[in-house]
Amino acid sequence: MPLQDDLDFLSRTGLFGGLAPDALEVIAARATPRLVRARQAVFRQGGEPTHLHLVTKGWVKIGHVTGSGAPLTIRIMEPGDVPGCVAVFRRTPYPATATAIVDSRLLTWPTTAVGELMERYPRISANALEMVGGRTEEMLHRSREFATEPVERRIARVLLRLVTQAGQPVGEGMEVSFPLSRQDIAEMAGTTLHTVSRTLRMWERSGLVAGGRQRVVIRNEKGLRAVTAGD
Amino acid sequence: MPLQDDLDFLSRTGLFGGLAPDALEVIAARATPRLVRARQAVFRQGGEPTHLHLVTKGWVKIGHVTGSGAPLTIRIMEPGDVPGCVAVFRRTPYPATATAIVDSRLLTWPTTAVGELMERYPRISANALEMVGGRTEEMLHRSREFATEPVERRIARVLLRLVTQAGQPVGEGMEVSFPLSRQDIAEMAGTTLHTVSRTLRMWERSGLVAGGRQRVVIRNEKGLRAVTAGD
DNA sequence: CGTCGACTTGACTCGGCTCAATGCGAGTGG
DNA sequence: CCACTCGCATTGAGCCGAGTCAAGTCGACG
Repeated sequence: MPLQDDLDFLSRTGLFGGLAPDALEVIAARATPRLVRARQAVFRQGGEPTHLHLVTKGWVKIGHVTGSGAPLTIRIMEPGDVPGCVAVFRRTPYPATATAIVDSRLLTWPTTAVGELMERYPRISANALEMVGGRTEEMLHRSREFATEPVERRIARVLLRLVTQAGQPVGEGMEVSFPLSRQDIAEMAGTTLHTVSRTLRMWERSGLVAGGRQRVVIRNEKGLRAVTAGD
Repeated sequence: MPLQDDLDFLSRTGLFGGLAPDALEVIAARATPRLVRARQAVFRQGGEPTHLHLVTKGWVKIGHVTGSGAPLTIRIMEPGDVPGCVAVFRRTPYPATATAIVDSRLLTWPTTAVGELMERYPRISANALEMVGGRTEEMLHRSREFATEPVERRIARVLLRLVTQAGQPVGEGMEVSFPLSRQDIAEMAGTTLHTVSRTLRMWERSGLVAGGRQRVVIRNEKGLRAVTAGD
């Protein structure tokens, strides 16, 4: 018997939003909870999508590695997000690896069940299309950034995205609420940890950010936005 | 009364594949043909998606311009493709401008009709999800290329994509079958026409490609593939 | 025959990567 | 509680890929 809180949570996700309470109950009844420890994989690039995953607690990093080694972090998934959903809908191998950043909780549905639910509740299909479409536009903007913007601006964008998505107020600014190394930032911005370190130090001196070991605090969001726009 | 040829064409597209003949007739009956001259826009970035467009003949370039000016060509659409479909499904402004490369023919459906058709024939929804999902993965790979690969390799990829999509045999190689300037290639590879020119000349000397004014012939596809793999 | 747009090429510059050394904080085991 | 170790971070030196600037050349078309 699913709890009311769980149903409320589902109804606020992009995938199951707008569904009737009885539909949510059917959906919740078929879900299996799963706990993933920090730094453990939820699924791996190239693997077959046997289950749909919904993050309910924690943070999950989506990372892609190329044949030639260079890793790239595509995005961070937060509660309500559905990592790997495109692969599940299309029944193609996962294009990336999902790793829990901190101990995280997920709900999972077998791929077959997802197909059935989508047929039974067309609203899920519509939501899925909306969601995947959003993902497409996001990736389009990301490509454009990589293709045309200098490193500094890309780093600023990464920080702003992170703080918007996972910022919590602290002292005199907003802190990214999960451990985040220079290397992590580099993989999101498509650069090296050296360049990230140099850039962050520079910004630290000018009061834009503060930091520490696996910590980043944005002290002047407006200033960072100015960097994004091109000084 | 739609012609049988038209219905056959529709049934071979990604969006309307797998639909019953009577469904295709209904769909075809609601379409309006449209002719777009070379270098004219099909739709513009930022515009509201009033119609769904399906290319039936010709080639359509999807290009995105950023606030800071740098243009980026996302892809070339061929007959059967549905430029701007993501925007139409989500009813959000077009994220890019579509321009006919040569005189082209399209079929168009009002956005409202698309919604009705999708409700009436759920297979269209499923196809749309499949299609948009494919677009997402494509953009993901594109980002990765821009983020991690050197220019030379990106140019090679652009040429290989183009010749696979629109190559026709000619003399001793495959030629891209529409006019394609160095500038166009640069916008697809995220670089400048100077670098493209230099690179192509180098490859011309080593027999990989041949070219001319707005023409590119791939003479040694295997050699180009070696470039994409990293020499 | 002049003009214009596409292409080629050289010279120079510089952002950002590589290589290499060092600093620093947090666990861990004795 | 201290010494050791290990992973993260900082910083300098040097280099190179690729962009910018600046002339040209070539071919098409009016």
